[in-house]
Amino acid sequence: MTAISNHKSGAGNKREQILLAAVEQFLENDFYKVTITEIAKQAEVGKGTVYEYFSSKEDLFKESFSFCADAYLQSFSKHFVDGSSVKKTMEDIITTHLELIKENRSKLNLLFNERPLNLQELQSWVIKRRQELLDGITVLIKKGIELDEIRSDIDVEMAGRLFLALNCIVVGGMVVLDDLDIEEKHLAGLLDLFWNGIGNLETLSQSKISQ
Amino acid sequence: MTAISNHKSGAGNKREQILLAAVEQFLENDFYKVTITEIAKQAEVGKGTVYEYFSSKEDLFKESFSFCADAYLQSFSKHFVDGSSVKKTMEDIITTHLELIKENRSKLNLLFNERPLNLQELQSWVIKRRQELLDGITVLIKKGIELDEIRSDIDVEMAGRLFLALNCIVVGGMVVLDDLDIEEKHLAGLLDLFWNGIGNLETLSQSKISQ
Amino acid sequence: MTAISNHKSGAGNKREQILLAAVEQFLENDFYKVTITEIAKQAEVGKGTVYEYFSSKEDLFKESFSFCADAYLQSFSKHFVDGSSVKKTMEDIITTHLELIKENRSKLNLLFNERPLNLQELQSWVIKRRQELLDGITVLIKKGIELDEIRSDIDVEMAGRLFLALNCIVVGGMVVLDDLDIEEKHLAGLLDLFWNGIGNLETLSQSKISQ
Amino acid sequence: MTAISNHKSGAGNKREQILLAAVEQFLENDFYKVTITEIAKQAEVGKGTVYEYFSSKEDLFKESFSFCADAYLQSFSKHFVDGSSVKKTMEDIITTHLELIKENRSKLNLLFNERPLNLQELQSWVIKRRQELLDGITVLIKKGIELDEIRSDIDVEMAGRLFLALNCIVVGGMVVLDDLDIEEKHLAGLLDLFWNGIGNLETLSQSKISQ
DNA sequence: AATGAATGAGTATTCATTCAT
DNA sequence: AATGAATGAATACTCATTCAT
Repeated sequence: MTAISNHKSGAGNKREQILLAAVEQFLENDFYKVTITEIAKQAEVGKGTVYEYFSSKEDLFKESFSFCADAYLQSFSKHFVDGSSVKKTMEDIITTHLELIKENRSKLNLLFNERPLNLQELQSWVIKRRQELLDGITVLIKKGIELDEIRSDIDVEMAGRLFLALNCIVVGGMVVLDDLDIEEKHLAGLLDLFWNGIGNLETLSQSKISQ
Repeated sequence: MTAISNHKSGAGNKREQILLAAVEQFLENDFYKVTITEIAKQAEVGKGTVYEYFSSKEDLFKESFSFCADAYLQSFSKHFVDGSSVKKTMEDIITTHLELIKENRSKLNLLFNERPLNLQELQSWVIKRRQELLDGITVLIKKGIELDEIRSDIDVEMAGRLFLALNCIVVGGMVVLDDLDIEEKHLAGLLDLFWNGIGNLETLSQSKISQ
Repeated sequence: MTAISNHKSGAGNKREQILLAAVEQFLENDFYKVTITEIAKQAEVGKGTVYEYFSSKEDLFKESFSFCADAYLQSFSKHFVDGSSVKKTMEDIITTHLELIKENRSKLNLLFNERPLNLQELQSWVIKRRQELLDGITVLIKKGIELDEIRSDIDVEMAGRLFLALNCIVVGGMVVLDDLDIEEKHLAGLLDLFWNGIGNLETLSQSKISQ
Repeated sequence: MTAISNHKSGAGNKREQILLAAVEQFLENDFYKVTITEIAKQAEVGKGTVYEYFSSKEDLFKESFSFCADAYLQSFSKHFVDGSSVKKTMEDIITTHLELIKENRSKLNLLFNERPLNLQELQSWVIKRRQELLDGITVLIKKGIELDEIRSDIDVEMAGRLFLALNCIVVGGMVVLDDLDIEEKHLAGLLDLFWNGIGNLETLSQSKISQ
């Protein structure tokens, strides 16, 4: 490897170093608490170097978010492959969630819980990326309906959102509270609720009628 | 009204002006983006006046949060009264939610979506207040179980969280996305999902077995 | 006493209350640390009332300083009366100093150690008042010379200053350090030094020649 | 000088510019009156640059104080060298004082006259540094006693303080007043007083007896 | 005369970003 | 390409002073 290509791969390295450092920071603290100086220090590069690869702090945030979103969507998509049931797929997704969290403190937190900063354009950009997640879920649910696994009379949009909310609950127990150390048994319970609802089966028929 | 009481209510007015301005600001922007200067300007008082009534920005945030929490819990508690079914109560709660949102741009957003700031004490304070919400729901769910409206084999904690997540979805459609203009029909769909689950009744028995 | 005269004497009281509170505050903290709010609170009057009697914080400082200076000069002048020796007078002055300090935490600290604030006019005013102290001492020293108690070949101005410096040393041990708990034995030693000098008597003649 | 060393000295320059500006400011005004903005302006650097080199205003004050203290102690220590008499040494010290003052508006003022701010830690820090000065003097006086130049029955601590007070008097004539333009003849007079005391030789013996 | 609610000028400090080397 | 010294805009908070009552 020549000095130049070495240099280039070094450059590639730098970008990655910075991005990984940024991701780590944005996962711990919110946008305003994170400083470029700290990211540079952790990435072991100069402060100016950060701007060599990212045009602004906002840009760096976006890229960090994307990095997490891609990682998530990827692990998400692998559950689509075979002919397994939709319920199983959802179970897998949510389980993978929990595993991701436990493994590497979860890149997911950023995806779901960072309040869309209203830095103008940044906000809508975050929402757009999140919509991608929702779209993926919607496809899955529609497939479930086709396969008769899922009731055909549901509000697909809402079901998708509810599923994402499920994941939010898993991710650090946030949404409303914080830090719930979600255990496996809770996971199963949550999915059961999502799948079967909260209602008592015996009184179900009446309920449906009353609606 | 006498001059004195007039004076008093005038003083109360300033405090209220500031608080309402703060609530409005904190609903739009996150903690760091909100400035005392802007709050003062919107409240049409001097910057110093803000500190006459609130000891710090954090304090003002807390009070804003409490203001919303109280408003919410109040409208929430009124649904507990009579002997109506739990399902109906939940329906009412979620409907009230939507109404609150539509009426006054929702004080609720703050309650559910402000990411607990990592300002040490403030963070745990927010979480504590949120726990109050969850406790209220848990009580409701337990009552539902007693009345045989709700299945007795569910994870109560998770069910409570899921219900709050439901509300989050309603509140501005946030949680994951943003700004969904939730309509009434969506509401009914969401509650239906919560109550009856997503699963197809016909395949339900098998699912339960497979679990 | 009528209600009116009562009111008037009440007003006089107010002024005094404020002044005494101010003196106490200025003795503890320096000019910038002292707040009108605190003075008003301690004087048990409204904030606005302070401005009824004193035109500004500077003015209040001046009056506080004057109050202390007058008290000091008065206790100082009482030592001039009889035909006692100048040395005895100085001893008395310095002893009185110490007593004043011990009694009421000394109004003297303010007189000697408050760095003349360079609030323009205030500065020169403080210096002027201090000059009065020096003038008093100078008179005393000249009297000592007349009475042959004090050498006639000394620099009177400097001797006066040195004597005031002595008192500074006593006042809280300040000047250079802080908080020396000056005891009586130190006092005697200090005066001895002032009166007899540091030089060894045996070598004194040579020293004088070498000069 | 290479580009690099040039750069380094350039960097050093900024720090020095700021420090010198700070010293100048702190000599004129007390801690609270001095503003970072003004220091930056005078040093011809940006406000942020000040914080590049000094962590806080307090830190900058400390460094300014230390700068003066070091300069003083250095010029002070050079008088200790040879076997010259203690009296001569003291004469030199006080003369050097005066020269320092005349030369560069005296960094000494800060050392002796800045009232120890009651900023908690800063206060005790200033006192500690001042104690160093006193210790130096005490050593000198003890040496004088050994050499029989100084009376062995004096209060060494007080003598040290008195000598420092002497210097205070010289430094801008402060202690009590301000701005005395001390001339050389005054200097000699002051030292004479310190060495020989104020007392009349003829009445000295009686005085000693009466004590 | 007495009050204290209201005010805004003033200040230390942080941090994203730039640019000369 | 890589750096980090330099910068200044931005912000929470304090407090002397005013003025309507």
